[in-house]
Amino acid sequence: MQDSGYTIQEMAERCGMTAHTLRYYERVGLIQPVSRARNGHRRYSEADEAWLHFLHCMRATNMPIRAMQRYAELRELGDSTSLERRKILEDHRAAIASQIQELEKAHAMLTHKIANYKKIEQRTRIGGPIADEPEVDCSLVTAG
Amino acid sequence: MQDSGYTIQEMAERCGMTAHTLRYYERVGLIQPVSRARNGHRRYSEADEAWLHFLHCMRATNMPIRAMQRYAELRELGDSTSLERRKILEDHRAAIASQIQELEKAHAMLTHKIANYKKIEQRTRIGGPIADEPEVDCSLVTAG
DNA sequence: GTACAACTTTGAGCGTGCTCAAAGTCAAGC
DNA sequence: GCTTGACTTTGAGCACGCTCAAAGTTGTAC
Repeated sequence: MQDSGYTIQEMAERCGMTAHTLRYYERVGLIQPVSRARNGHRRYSEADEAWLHFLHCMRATNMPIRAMQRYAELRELGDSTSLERRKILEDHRAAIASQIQELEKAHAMLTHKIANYKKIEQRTRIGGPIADEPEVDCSLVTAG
Repeated sequence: MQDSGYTIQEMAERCGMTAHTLRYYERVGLIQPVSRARNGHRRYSEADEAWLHFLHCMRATNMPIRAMQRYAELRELGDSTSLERRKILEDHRAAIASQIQELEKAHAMLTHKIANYKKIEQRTRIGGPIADEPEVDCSLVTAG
């Protein structure tokens, strides 16, 4: 057979998704109907792979399926939709930036809190607090 | 009345959650049964607030409810659980770090892709590609 | 005393994003 | 010819984290 291209399993592995998810994405229009081998099995092209990688990257950063659907739709409509597509990407980039901010705040807080736990464990091992070391006590850090 | 403390609505606003969520968290054991006014309404303390803020922060960074439940449980058990609690926090901090990584990768990719869109839009306005400017073409960037 | 608002409870329902079950087709190997 | 295994389809089911509906109580304002 010619029937060239990746099988659904191969593509699933390459993109870090399951075959289930690939079929689901096709079903909801995130990817155009994939070409078929003569036996009816899907065969994915390199172009499909690039697009699926992109989708995966967007999902991994919490873009809703809805937004991805809209983007995919515009992409099918061609060059005239470029501005709207760019806006979607810019919005998502902004969303990512604010996620990063939130995560970094939490990361810093946890670092403090973990240090505080270590201090407590130290104290417990030695027996009782050390006079000259002030308690770490910034709200969240000591909330549990 | 004495019945001092924050009402559920007040606490919801302070913590950026809904009253629904506060009741839900209590129901699933993320917070110990909250004290009540004489009319049976919940009254939240400052300590509750600190703890709820902490929970909110963990949720906002995608800690599963399960993990939060485990942490809350250990917290109730007292100092002897300090090591396990710290481990939970360290694991979550690691999870946060890897989320940040993923997000930053996507952010950079989007920045490239957006720049590419701008270039295309430019070209479209002027009419045709400019000879001396190489196409940006790094897989994901041009995948749609 | 009656309207109204803010709470209470229990249990059900929902949106998202998969994930799987069932039944069937097809091609290769023994 | 029959088994095996990878695929196919459709529609249902699931895990998570809320979110809401219904029915009831309480306290304040008029």
